[in-house]
Amino acid sequence: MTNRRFTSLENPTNKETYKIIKEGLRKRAMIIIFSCCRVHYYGRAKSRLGLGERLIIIKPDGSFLIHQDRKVEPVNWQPPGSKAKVKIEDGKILVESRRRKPAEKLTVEIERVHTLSYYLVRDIHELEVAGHEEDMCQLILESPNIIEKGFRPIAREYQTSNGFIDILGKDENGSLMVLELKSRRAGVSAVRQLKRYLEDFKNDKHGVRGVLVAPSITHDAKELLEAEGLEFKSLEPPQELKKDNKITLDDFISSR
Amino acid sequence: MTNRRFTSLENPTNKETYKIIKEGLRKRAMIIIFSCCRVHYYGRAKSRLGLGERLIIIKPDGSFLIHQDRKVEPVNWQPPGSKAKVKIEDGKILVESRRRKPAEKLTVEIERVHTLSYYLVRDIHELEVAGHEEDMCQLILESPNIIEKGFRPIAREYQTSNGFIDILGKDENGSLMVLELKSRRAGVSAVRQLKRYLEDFKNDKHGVRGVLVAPSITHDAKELLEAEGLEFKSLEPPQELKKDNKITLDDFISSR
DNA sequence: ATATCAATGTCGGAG
DNA sequence: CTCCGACGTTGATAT
Repeated sequence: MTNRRFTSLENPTNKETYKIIKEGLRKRAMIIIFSCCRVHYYGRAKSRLGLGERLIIIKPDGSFLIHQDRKVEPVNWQPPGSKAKVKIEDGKILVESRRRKPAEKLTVEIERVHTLSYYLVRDIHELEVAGHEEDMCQLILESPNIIEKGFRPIAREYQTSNGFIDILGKDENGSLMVLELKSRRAGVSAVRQLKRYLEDFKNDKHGVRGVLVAPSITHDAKELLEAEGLEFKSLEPPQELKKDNKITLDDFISSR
Repeated sequence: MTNRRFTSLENPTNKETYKIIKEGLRKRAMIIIFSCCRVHYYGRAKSRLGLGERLIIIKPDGSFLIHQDRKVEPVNWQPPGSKAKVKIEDGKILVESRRRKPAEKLTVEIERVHTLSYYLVRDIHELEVAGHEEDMCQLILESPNIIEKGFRPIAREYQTSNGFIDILGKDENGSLMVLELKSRRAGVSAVRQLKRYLEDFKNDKHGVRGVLVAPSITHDAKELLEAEGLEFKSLEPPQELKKDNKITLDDFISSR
């Protein structure tokens, strides 16, 4: 069946398959193929996938996905900007996708097509999402007292020799506080990260407090944290979708 | 059209859509819907996606994907093990997917279906892939001399207070060598990682060498590496697909 | 283009 | 089940 917005075929011949894929690529359509195929990849790694039925998706932006009947991740893929081509070789349909840098090539050897279609997609909306580390950061800058009474932020993304501190501030006694934020349960790696940031402040005369801020913490992480004399503050990332005007650090005096 | 392996419809009515999705879910088929829809998610985060045309995939293992016409990643999804349901509410098709722990819910409000199909998928093959850190490790254990003449591995995944060392060994003079492997271009974070592992060996009498093993290294990482007196050894991850019997460390004497 | 960091990361393996 | 680290991570942002 064919209309203005999409074209769809069942059990097409090789000739039809070739024609429709070619047409879909030329129109920069979203192409969907359900077929029995083999897949080969060579580039950053190398992979091979034997014969089986999979869903193939070629998007207008060059993204190329091959999905098996399990898992969220595609079994093979190419990123946006890749160039797809279709060929017939020895009476078999080959679909290839290449990327230049790094050089990568994905080849799908199609044995038999079950359904084939392409769509001229109308979709202008972007996802609006809340509940990230960034949202926690905003929340703390808006309401520093949720960390503790008297906490004052000084800097955000403060650079150290071991990376960027999420939030640097002072407690009510004037001691420096280094906050490391995680939007989900924090593990030992988060504690190690915090520990590294503190190395730059080892000689600070007023003393420095390291605080891991996350909704929860693993047992091992808690142990390491306490062994290192660091602190944990439980905080859930806020999940409000309305796009609020962001608070900048201009509101705070960067006085360190 | 309907046959034993798949069912496919174009521009179905709500009633047909409901029936086919229900049937596909019951048969644990892979369901593919191209439709104009809205999407809501609530769980580890919260998100909203306005009206637009997207590809919806429901897999037999419970994975649920919504793909826009761009990017490799789905715009919304649910992991394997989630439970999908279809409803009609106020004359509109709703498809929901829930997960228990953590509690997550994805809701798709379908405005209009363009194509709808489900497949009973036959696919037994797993991906065979080569070119990982693991393959480099195997290669080095098989042929230690590629690191340097006289290099002898002692332990793999050797535990320190700062995490696991990829390979620990000795050079021909008996000095300890700590190898940190990366299957791609190494950055400063890799150097910092190596640096941390060495802390446990600061007092070793024979001296310890830290070696970063990777196909290449970033400029900043090279500088930091040299400033710390560490070394770089260029090594490409092998990309051989044949499943070779793995070498275990039983072949080496753990004598440290 | 390169480097760095977060993610509803996902996934696999070990305890 | 939880915890931990790798990934052809991807995607976004700053340099």
